[in-house]
Amino acid sequence: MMNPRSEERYNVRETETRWQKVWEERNSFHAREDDPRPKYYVLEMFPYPSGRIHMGHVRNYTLGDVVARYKRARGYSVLHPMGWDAFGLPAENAAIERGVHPAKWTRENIAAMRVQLKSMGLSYDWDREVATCEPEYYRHEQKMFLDFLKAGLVYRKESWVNWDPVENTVLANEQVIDGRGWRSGALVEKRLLSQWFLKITAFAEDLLKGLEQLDRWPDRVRLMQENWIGRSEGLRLFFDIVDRDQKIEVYTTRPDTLFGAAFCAIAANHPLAAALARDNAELAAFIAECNRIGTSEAAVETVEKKGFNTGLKVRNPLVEGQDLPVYVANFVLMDYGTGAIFGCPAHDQRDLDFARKYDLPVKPVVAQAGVDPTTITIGTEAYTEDGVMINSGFLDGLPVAEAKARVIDLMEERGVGQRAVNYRLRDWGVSRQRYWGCPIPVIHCPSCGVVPVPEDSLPVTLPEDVSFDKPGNPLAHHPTWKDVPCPHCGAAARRETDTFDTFFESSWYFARYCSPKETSRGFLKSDAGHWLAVDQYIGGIEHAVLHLLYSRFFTRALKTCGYLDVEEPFAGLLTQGMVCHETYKSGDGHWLFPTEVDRAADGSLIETSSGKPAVAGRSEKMSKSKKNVVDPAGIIGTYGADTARLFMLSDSPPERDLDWTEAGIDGAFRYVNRLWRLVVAPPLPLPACGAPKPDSFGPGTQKLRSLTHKTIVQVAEDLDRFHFNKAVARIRELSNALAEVRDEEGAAWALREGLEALVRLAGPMMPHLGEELWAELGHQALLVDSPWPEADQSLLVEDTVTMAVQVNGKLKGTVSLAKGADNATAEAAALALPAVASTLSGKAPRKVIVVPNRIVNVVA
RNA sequence: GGGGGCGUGGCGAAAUGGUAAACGCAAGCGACUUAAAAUCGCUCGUCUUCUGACUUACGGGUUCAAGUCCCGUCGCCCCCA
Repeated sequence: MMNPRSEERYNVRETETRWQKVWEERNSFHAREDDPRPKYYVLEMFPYPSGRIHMGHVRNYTLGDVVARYKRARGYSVLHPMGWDAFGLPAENAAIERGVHPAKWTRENIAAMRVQLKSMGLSYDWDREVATCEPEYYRHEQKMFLDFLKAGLVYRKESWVNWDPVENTVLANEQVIDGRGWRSGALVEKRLLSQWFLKITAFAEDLLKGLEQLDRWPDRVRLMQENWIGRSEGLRLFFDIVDRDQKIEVYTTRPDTLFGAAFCAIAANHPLAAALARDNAELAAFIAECNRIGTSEAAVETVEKKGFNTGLKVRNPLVEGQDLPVYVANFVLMDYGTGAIFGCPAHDQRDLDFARKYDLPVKPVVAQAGVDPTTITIGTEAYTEDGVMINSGFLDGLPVAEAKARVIDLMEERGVGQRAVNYRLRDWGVSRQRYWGCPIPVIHCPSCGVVPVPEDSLPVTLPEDVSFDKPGNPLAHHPTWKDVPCPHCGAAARRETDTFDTFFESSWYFARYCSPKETSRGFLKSDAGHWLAVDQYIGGIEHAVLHLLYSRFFTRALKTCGYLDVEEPFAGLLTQGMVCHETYKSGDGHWLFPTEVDRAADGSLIETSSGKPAVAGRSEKMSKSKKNVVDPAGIIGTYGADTARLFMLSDSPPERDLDWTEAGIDGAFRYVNRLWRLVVAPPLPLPACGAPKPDSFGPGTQKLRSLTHKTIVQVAEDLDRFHFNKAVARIRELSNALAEVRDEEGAAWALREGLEALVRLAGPMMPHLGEELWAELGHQALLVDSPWPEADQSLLVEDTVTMAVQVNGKLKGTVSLAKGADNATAEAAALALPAVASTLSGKAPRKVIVVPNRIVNVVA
């Protein structure tokens, strides 16, 4: 019999907007602090308001939304907020290029993106929306900064920066490409500038230790942070300068190699180098040359290693009578350790390269155990492995680790050195010579120095009337903004014109969401106490170090200042992979959008506009420059949000890269429609909603019910572990089985039972379709207000099991046995298999291994 | 250069040391249709004498049993340089 509705089509657009309206009207996703249920805070990294969402956002927010809706169904009081990381350079670029004010540009972008996000049907509590560029937000971080200042967590320091002489601004390391400004193309210089720093190094040890507790973070992110912090143990020691009453302090992690030392090297910015350069023009020129290299470690590392012999000598504190030459070297960094090193060429590649270049002695002092020291020669490769000491007097024969300890002890005894822990981590420079950022709330007074802006004068707001027609910082150009009286003495003073690094705003926004409307402070301690830590944070791996480390630091700093009681902001972290797409190029080599390419009848690619052949390149991260982008708005418009969401979840695990394909989205769309038809036009007429359960079921129906209940359990397990692709597979399996239902005793009831479970399991992934079908099944309550289905435990247990039978580990067949059958029964059944008997060819098995309910392995 | 990860059908992928390839995509055949789309059914790792044999980058090892653990080689990716 033909179901009368089987010819109908699912109206995606109408359905999705209708349910979005219902959720909004009912305020379905409003989070409340007085909700007695256990809290669950799920957060996706907030976007920069570029104006349009991209597929990376779609993936990120889909993952978060599934978690939020699933946890809601599991009975949690869920906080799921969204906002805007709204300060940053693109707004200023827009101002320069198009003459639109950054504030206007940003606010318009936010409005446009909010509409796009809402079309995805995301379960956000929009009442908690924040935009970091608004004074209502950034005023609080000005207060935090002043509190950090009081707590001694902020200081001002002259620091070397990458300076773009055309743009008149500081560049971040990643904005320096091949030694040139990324936008101006000008050669970048190093400049000494007064900058504000946050003392993240004060928490270096704690940030490192804290990683151990973050057991719901990916290992690789923890490892990356560990490497970034870069803790090392070593020795700080003094080298006396010959014929001068001066010493050089050196930090080393290899005190064991002192007997092999060949030289000392100091950084170009070392005070001693500067002093020597005063009456040495050649050295001054060399230092200037060093300063032209960028400030990043990578830049320093790739440059050719060069040194300048100062003519000074230092005494080796361990080797009586040995003097070492002192170089100024371009590879020694002033802000790592003490800005001075000693070089042992035999056991450090960089030192070896340097020694070969300047013809310095190379003496091996470590060798593999058991190797005759006299046979060792060092060529062009340093020996950096572990070993035992040689050519090192009293250290000879000791393993490296022991030698290190002995030397450190000795230096401490003699008072010329001490054991020291060093970190690669640098303090966080937060000053930016930019307009579109949070003003740093201090005033520079000629007589009082740096004076904090009094708290009752906060916020320091950005002036609206600025011009972007000349290079440099518009705040510094502004005719009047910076002129203020000193809060102390009343004399004419000047505002700080630098603004904060935009990582400042994103370091505490997760706390702001807890009290988004609070005006007296950034957030209430009680609200933060209720919601924090974030139970599940979801975002891109590209933030593995900076944003996540800054937030961890900021949380500790806020705790120090009494703002909150947690140390770790994010208890769980999921880092999603990139969304990739094939790339296309035209015959003459320029990139083509996927929409500009067609497939010809023979399957080859052609450029739609010209009909000329095009070539496909490998799949890469979607990027505007390679044009391999697909606009989510178009996809949602044609296929609907549920289809886009399903595709994001179904093919790849979340942490892996996902390939966007036309076929993939088509497949997801087909399933959305299939599921709709399965409920709207079911294969059997359904009993009424809430109809009583029949007393007995036919055998096929028993199996179907069993599958339904197993799927409930499995999908929950999969979602708990973020195995969304597996959850989708289970759901599809169940719908396949339900579509094949046979009419027999209790079948129609079991079909309804299965469909109701199916709709509820699919709800977090395809929420609009879920609501529609839930209503279609006759339910009055919304699906978002309905609990996760409960599995009937009695239907989960199997009474028979299929056991694999192997001979010598090779599969020969299977046997079906009662669950829990004893080993002797299983063995007998296995040996009775013809395939087993023939493989044994009459001989008795040497051994039989039985794993109950799983496998029998016969060893022949 | 250092650290980490990965390598399974034509493709995306599943698989607490215990029946490799679940689920899907693509492809092929068929049904329905005037036709196409949609939909539905069947086939779908390789070889094969149709009974099996082989198969998780490559080479070794541990184990009754290895995609999974260990060692080496090759290739790709990421992070730090």
